[in-house]
Order: sequence, then structure tokens, then C-alpha cells
Amino acid sequence: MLQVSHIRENSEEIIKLLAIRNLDAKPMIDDVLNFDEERRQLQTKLDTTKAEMNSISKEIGNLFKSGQAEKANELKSKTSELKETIKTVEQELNEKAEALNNILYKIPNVPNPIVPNGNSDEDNLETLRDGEMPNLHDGALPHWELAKKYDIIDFELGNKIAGAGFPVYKGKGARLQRALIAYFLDKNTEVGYTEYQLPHLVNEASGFGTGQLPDKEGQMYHVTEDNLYLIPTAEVPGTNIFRDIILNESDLPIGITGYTPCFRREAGSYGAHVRGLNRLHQFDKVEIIRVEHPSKSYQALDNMVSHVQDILKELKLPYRILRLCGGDLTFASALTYDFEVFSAAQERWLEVSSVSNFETYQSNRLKLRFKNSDGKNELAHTLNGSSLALPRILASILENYQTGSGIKIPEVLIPYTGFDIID
RNA sequence: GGAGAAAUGGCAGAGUGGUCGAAUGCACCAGUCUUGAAAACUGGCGAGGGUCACACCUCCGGGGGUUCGAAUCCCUCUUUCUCCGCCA
Repeated sequence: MLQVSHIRENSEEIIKLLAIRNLDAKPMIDDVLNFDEERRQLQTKLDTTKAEMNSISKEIGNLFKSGQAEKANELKSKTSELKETIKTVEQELNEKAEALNNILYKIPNVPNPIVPNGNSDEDNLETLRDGEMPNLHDGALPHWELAKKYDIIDFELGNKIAGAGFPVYKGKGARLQRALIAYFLDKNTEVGYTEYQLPHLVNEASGFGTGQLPDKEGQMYHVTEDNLYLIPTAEVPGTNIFRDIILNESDLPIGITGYTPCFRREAGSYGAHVRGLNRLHQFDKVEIIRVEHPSKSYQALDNMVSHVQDILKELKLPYRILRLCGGDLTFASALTYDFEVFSAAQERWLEVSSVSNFETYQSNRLKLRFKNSDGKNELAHTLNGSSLALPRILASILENYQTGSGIKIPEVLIPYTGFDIID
């Protein structure tokens, strides 16, 4: 969420930038400013009343000590009115603060000025296209048919065991999946990310910390018995490592990586049950997360982009990078680059990674701060990205690397798979 | 799952109704000394709100209560530790 103090000082600019998201933020910002003003007035009133109460209490204590019980009891009778005032003002204050928060939760992050205008994914700005388009042989198949032909992914079996969107990987398919995970983790740790194994379920506080709650509650699987949520991405447990802590400036930058399965209900989403691996309820992903000094976060974002780029180059997959437009930008992000890989047999681009800078939007809610050179506590910037998401990478490898005699394995993966062809 | 104990600042650890936002030690920061470092000495050192800045208010695991007054008493929840049971 945005900081109230920041809104107070930059309301005009914020409204202007939020317009990039096609959002008329003026009414909400005005509400914030009004509620904040009222909140502070109530706070002052409460504080002075409490101060009065405190000084009377102190006096009573002194009177008792000096044996003037009668006087003390006289004073006591004065306090009941103050108590009443404190109670009612406190309640008003809580209501006001809650109203303020409820609006703040609804205001998305302020986009970076370079975010292009636009309504949908069609307006995203392609910033780079690279890699060779494969020349497929006649009779090339989409990955779901390849999966069947070589018996490496069983969608029906997953359907039987759990439901649609829970594929079962078998034999070389399972091994390729494991190879990709290991390869991605190695690539990430090579450039300095620390590997973590994280919980796959998180509590309510963590869901709030990264903003899945209260808004997107319906998108997560909820274990009601224990009030835990299955993670939709490693971002949730990974970023919550840093909830409620104050770092030293010298601790920055921090980079972590982790593999986790991701669980998504995809409730109400368009094409929830599209074919093959394109959209699943459970999938694997290796994530990178960074905590950065505010002055360096955009440099870090560039770094992450070129890192993901390196991996796609090594895998020799044709890809493009998109700078997401205002209409396609996720709620908490200030700037996002999406990576899409061209899947030759489907003849379409598939999103395989999304790399974002959240600036202080997450850290404000997380209370993730560092002590800056002035000795003041300052919110750090958080960033994250997939490096990378498995299913669509797998799909594009299967499709792009298919030949008449089997599916070749990208060279960099052979040490991980132990075989060089699926046939 | 059963029985017991505990939760205080970055860490350790005092504090059982008022003078406690909290002793002390360690860690950390600044300075003196030193060629430099260490040691020693001096000073500083939790967070949030509020203010131009002060004042002032809040926070001793979370929530509620008793009281003029709560870190301290009561209720409740959570977590941790020990023992027993079960178990990959």
C-alpha cells in the first residue's frame, strides 16, 4: 500500500501517474486526505485527554503517598468523565483509521512514468525480440499431443487423482522437470542469489504482507482447519522473510531464490481450463526476490531482466520482452517486464516470466525497513521475478525442439537430464 | 494428543501496582588515545503516531478486563521450551 505521508505531499502527481492505469484516482485520494486529516485531529484530541488523565493519576499517587487520602479520593471522582471521553474518541479514531486503510488497500501502486498507456496486453510495449524461430517439420504437434505420444505428461491421470489442472509428469517428462528446476536454481545461485527452501503454506499475516489478502482471497487454496493458505507463488513466503524487520544499510542488497510449487484456484479467470500446460492449478516455479536500496532498485530490475534473458538465450528459445502497459500492470507493481517465449507448434507467445519492481508498495505493508546513513528508518524496495516458471518453458521446449525422431534436449540441460532425446 | 514452564529493546537478562520506555552486560555508532588496529575512556544507541521543532500519546507475544494508575493482577488466544505419547 501507498504511504499516507507520500500521498499528502504528492497527491497531484500520484493522480496523474495513476491515470496511466486508466484509473481516476482523484476521489480516492481526496478520501485519503480527508480521512487522514480527521484521523489526526482525533489523535490529537485523544492524546491530550490521555495526558490529562495521566497527570491526574500521578497526582493521586502522590497524594496517597503523603497521606492526603481525602484529597485523592476527590480527584478520583474527576476521572470518570475523562475515561468516558477516552473511550468514545478511541472508538472514533479506530473507525477512522480503518476507513483510511480500507481505501489505501484499494489504491494500486503508482506506475513508473515510463509505463506505457494502454488498456490490455495488446498495448504492451515490446522492447526486445531475440532468438531464432524454429523451423518445424511437417506434422509438428502441440505439446499436449507430444506429451501423449511420448508418454511424459498425463493430464487424465492428474484429473483422476486431483482434478483438471493437476498434470502428472512421468518418466523423462518428470526428469526434465526436475532438470529444469535444478538448472534454474544453479543459474540463480551462480549470480549471487541465496537458495532457500520455503514453506508451501503460509499464515494469514503473510498473505496480508504481500497483498494476496484481503483482496485475492478467492485465488488461493485455503486450509480452513488450520487457517493456512497454499502459496500461489514463492513470492509470498520469500518476501515475508523480511516482514517486520529493520536491516542495516550494509545488509543491502539481498537476493534470494527458491523453488516451490505454486497453487492457484484460477477462480473465474478466462479460459480456466485451457488445454495442456498453459494454465494450471498446480505448477512449479523458481523465483528470485530482491531487497534493494531505493536508489538502486531500478538498476536491480535491469539486472534481473538481463539475467532471465541469459537463461532463455542458453535454452535457445525465441523470446521477447514486453514492458507492461498501465492496464496490464499488476496491482502492486510500479514497473513490470514480461518475458514471452514463442511456442512454435501453437504459434503463439507464452508468458514465462514476469519481473517487477514494487518500490515501497510491499515494504510499507511488510514494515521492511533499513537504517539509512542518517540513522533514520527508511522503507526498502522489493522486487521479484520468475526465473523461471516451468510449465510454459517445458511446453515450448517440447514444441520447439521436436523432430521427426523425437524431442531433443537443449544442450545446457543434458548434464541435468542425463539423456539428450525423448523418443 | 496429555502434563508442566515460559514470552521484556539487535542479543542476553533485571524488573511483581505509581518515581519504568524499562537496570545491567554484550553488540552497534561517534569521539579521545594510537602510525593503524585492539584495549581503555567519553558520549550516543528500540519503534510508531504527533509537531516547523518541542510538548504530548502509544507499544514489555496478540486481544480483552480490574484499577485513579498495569511490564507487574485477572481472563483468553498464540508461540516457544521440557517431559510423555504417536510418527516420516
